[in-house]
Amino acid sequence: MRRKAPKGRETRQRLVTAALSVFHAQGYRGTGLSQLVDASGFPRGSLYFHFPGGKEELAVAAITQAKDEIGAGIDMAFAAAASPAEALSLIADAFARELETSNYARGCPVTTVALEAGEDTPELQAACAASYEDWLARIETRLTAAGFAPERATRLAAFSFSAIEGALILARARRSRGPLDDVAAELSLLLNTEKSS
Amino acid sequence: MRRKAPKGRETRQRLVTAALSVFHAQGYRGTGLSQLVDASGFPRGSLYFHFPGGKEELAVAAITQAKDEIGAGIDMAFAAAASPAEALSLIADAFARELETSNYARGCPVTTVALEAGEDTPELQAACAASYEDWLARIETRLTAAGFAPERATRLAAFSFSAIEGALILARARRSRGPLDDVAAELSLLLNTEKSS
DNA sequence: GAGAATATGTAGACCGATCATCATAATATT
DNA sequence: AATATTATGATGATCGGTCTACATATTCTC
Repeated sequence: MRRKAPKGRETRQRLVTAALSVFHAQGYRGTGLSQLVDASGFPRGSLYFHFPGGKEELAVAAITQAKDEIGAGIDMAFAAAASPAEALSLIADAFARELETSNYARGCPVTTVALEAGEDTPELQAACAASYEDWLARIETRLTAAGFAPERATRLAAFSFSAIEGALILARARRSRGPLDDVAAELSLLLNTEKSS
Repeated sequence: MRRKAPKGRETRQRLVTAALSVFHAQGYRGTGLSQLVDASGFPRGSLYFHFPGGKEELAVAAITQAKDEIGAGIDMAFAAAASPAEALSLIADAFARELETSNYARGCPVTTVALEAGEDTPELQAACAASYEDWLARIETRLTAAGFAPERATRLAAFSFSAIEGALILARARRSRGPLDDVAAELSLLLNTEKSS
């Protein structure tokens, strides 16, 4: 039995996954350490063994995981869609579904935390910023591949992403996926007309 | 001396103004009661006299004030601008300026609080939603007045506002007003071409 | 494979901060 | 003078994140 996989890795992973889930729904400051360890099933001290930096370090790991998961989702959307416009609609739809199934509690996991991260949590702030950059870079790459000029792709990526993120906030407040659908429709209109010109 | 103005009103008002300022920069959960009373200059008990509901009731009052202030700003922007596109640019610019002068700490005061408001603070959630509705209604009215069809105005208002809110988040994370300027430019392009068609 | 060294898991005590409450005092109003 | 309004800050119960001390498991060295 050459168990090459250290048991600690799995513990750490569960800690991160559970933390992401709770942070996603309740935010950073809204979540206590007790909730984090309860959600993971591990005792209090295990958290400080794997994350000596405490709550913030755990949050950074959770945000990084969210970055990877959503980043993969973006790639999948563009791979599955016939056009950039359709891909953005798929992305908006994915967010809308999570919003609905969570009774409008779960918006963008990164944004929820990003707005709470101030000067007292610089690493958390950096992790959130890194997520946005990662996602924007992915969208930009795909837009370029679809034929948009480089500078145009950069701006369109930021514009599209901003619109979806803003719609996510509005949709949560309104308890309706409407804003997300509307934004997806508008973006489709914009991208398709521009491409054909 | 028929002092008809009760002294309590002023105290209450100062409490609200100070609270809005602190909530704007630090969020709801990130702000302690001590900071709120320190910022107002009044002692602890005064807060609970004027706001028996405690922190949440004070936050509701603060968000409502933010709604009125920004709502007035929206009206002013549309009144001062020659076109809806220009008005939206003015609004985005106002947000961008506050972001810059606060070292990227102050985004949209309502959004900062809205994402932290969960099921445990339903009245705060409602106050935030009411703010968004108020702003959207103002934008929609102006778009209709500018010649857009009613249904079109509703969707364009939500789309424009979503884009600006999303850009605000991105701008804060990036510590750059770039996203806001880009969104304003894209929206101008969109609104102007559509109107002339 | 035996024993040492390290890695990981577990439990709880700590101090500080939090929000909310209260009894009391000061001031306005009638 | 009598009553209602407003101001005040000490107080308590609770919960927050961090840390230390100990138990167990895993890996390394010989």
